[in-house]
Amino acid sequence: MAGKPTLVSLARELGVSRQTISNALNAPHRVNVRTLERVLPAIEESGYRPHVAGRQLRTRRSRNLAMRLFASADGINGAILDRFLHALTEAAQRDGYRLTLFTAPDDEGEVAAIDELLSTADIDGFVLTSTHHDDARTAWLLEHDVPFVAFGRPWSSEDPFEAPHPWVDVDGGSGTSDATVHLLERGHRRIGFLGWPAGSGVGDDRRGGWQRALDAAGVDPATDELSLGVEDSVAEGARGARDLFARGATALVCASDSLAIGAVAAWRQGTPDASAEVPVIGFDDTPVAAALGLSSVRQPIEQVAEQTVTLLLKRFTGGAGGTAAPEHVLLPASLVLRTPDPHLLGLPPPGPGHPRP
Amino acid sequence: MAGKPTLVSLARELGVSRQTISNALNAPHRVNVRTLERVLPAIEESGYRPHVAGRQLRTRRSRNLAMRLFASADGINGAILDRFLHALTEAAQRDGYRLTLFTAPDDEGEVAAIDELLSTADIDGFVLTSTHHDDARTAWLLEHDVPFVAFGRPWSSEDPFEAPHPWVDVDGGSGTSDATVHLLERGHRRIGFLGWPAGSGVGDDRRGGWQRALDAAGVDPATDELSLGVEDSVAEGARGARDLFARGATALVCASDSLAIGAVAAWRQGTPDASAEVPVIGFDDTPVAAALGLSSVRQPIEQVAEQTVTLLLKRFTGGAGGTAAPEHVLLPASLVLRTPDPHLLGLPPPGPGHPRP
DNA sequence: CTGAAAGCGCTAACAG
DNA sequence: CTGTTAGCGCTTTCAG
Repeated sequence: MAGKPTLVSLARELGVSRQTISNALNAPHRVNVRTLERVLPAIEESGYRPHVAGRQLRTRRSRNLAMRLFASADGINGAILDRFLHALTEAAQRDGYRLTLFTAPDDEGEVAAIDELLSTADIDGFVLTSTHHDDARTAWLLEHDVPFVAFGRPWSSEDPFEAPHPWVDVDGGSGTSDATVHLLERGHRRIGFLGWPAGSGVGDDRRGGWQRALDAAGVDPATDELSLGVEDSVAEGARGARDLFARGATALVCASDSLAIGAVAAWRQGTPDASAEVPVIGFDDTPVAAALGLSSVRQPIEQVAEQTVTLLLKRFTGGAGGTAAPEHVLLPASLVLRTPDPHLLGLPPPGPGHPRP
Repeated sequence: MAGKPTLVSLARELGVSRQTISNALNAPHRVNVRTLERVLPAIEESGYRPHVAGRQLRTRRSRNLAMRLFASADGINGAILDRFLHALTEAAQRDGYRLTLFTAPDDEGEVAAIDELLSTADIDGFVLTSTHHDDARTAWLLEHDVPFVAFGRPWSSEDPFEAPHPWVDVDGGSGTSDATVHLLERGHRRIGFLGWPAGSGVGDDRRGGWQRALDAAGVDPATDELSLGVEDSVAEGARGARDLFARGATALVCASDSLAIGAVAAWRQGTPDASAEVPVIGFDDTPVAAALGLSSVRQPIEQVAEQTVTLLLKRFTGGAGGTAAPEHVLLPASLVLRTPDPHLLGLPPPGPGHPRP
């Protein structure tokens, strides 16, 4: 019990070769069952744990995944990366992997960081987030045959399901479609979409769902008139929503909770009836939405994280050169309906009044 | 240029011993200046990067820090850990360290995880977050002589500045004190405090600041009457605030933005005048507060992260057995004043009205 | 100030 | 099925 047991010390103690111990742990099928039965409990009891550096030096694998941590942007929508990170850490840990974080100022910096991590730290695989059109990162990673899984489709691909690398994503379009259908069922016909400027894969996807739902219902989306792309902020959301309401929209589907919060404010401004249903649906189901009672489309982030790790591990075992076909997972979003407390985001009925200073 | 250069291959190429290269990188002062001038650029150019596993195996140090990632709680206040994580990763990276994440169900699990990381992965130091009364983690870490820095004071210590381990924290009490002084200057006299149940170090600290400011101004805090502890949620905040307003409070200092958002709603309920100043101040300056125009106390999280890394590195170099006195850093919080857009969190002037479906 | 030798803990390859 | 041998890349120790 003196100090950390190591392979040799343990082997000596048990009267077997160090190799047998290594095998018992890494390739049990190669060891005599009787030996195994004797050795495994002893290993357990001794508290022996293989040292990663030795293993890594030999195998060139670190049992480490890595991911770039983006600055949490506006933080409202950034909250989703928080959930992802936690779920990812947990999923990796379950499979005996650890998660290493790094930062980079831009995609180029990310590639440089990955390059360094690969050659110095034997990181086994990378998780890419915030994929976008013409993403230079995926090209580099593919070219260098680096195992990775993207959270986000390759937006520039003709057919993402034919993409040469594995990815996991959430079907945002189905989410906005569900949201639109819900508003249709509530009797709305002039339903607007408040999103971001065209060109972002994620944003266009979400707008597409809205449009499809209206088309399917035989309602003219009036795409040019009732859809607007603005910067992702509460203030811009309010401004844009006022615009859309002025054009006759009676309800709005939004590409983010930030926009939706602004939209609710704009709507309240024109509809001071506190008991009226709020015809605005956000996206991401951030904590803010929950706090304010805003309906929102929820991404199954925990599942995304699990699938990401699963695909990554599959890549490790499934042939060195990526011979196995890459897998692509598109998960459905779900609509979370809420009834806002009228006092939280809007106009309350005149009350007794509070004392003033 | 074939494959990754290694110490030997590089040394052969440059006609020096591998040792000279190692020295040039790790102990430049031990190498002849002329040799250095010749060798360093060549190293640079070759793209050689020392491999961590080899170094780690030899030195028993991994240049890795680790931190437990908590589930992001309610996510509103959890947003602050997001900022911390990013800043920490960046600070560590600047000093050549990487950050490894892990999860644990509770403090006991965290200790077990740390124990394993220490013996298998040579993690050089740990960051503890969410410290609380009678924190068993610090005791264990001290006992095992593990380098760590806590984000958060040891709340059970008589005098935290005499604590046997380094910590970095934010002076929340000074923040709530500033907030209270601000409200006093606006003419309020019956200023309430809406916080959490007594017993949490952080919460009690924030309440203390409020009380001190009122004492200093010669105003009776009416502690029992105008201070309330509730669960940290928007709904509970609204309920608690209604209670405090009913007891005659004209303004509120809150222990979190969640509570403050609820409080604003409650206040609007009794004061439908949109032009009235909102006499509620939150804590943490979360993205939600910014989005809604809520005044809030801001923690200098980026500085906390930097100091945390600094103290940790100091611990590595400053004598093995912790001979140097541990350092304690208390950073001031700052008050962020905002004028809320009345349409965002409250009652707008009756407008033209929007079309209905 | 520079070079040679040794070995950290582990597993892949091969011989018994 | 088991044991021996070798070596991953690095730094520390010790001799020149």
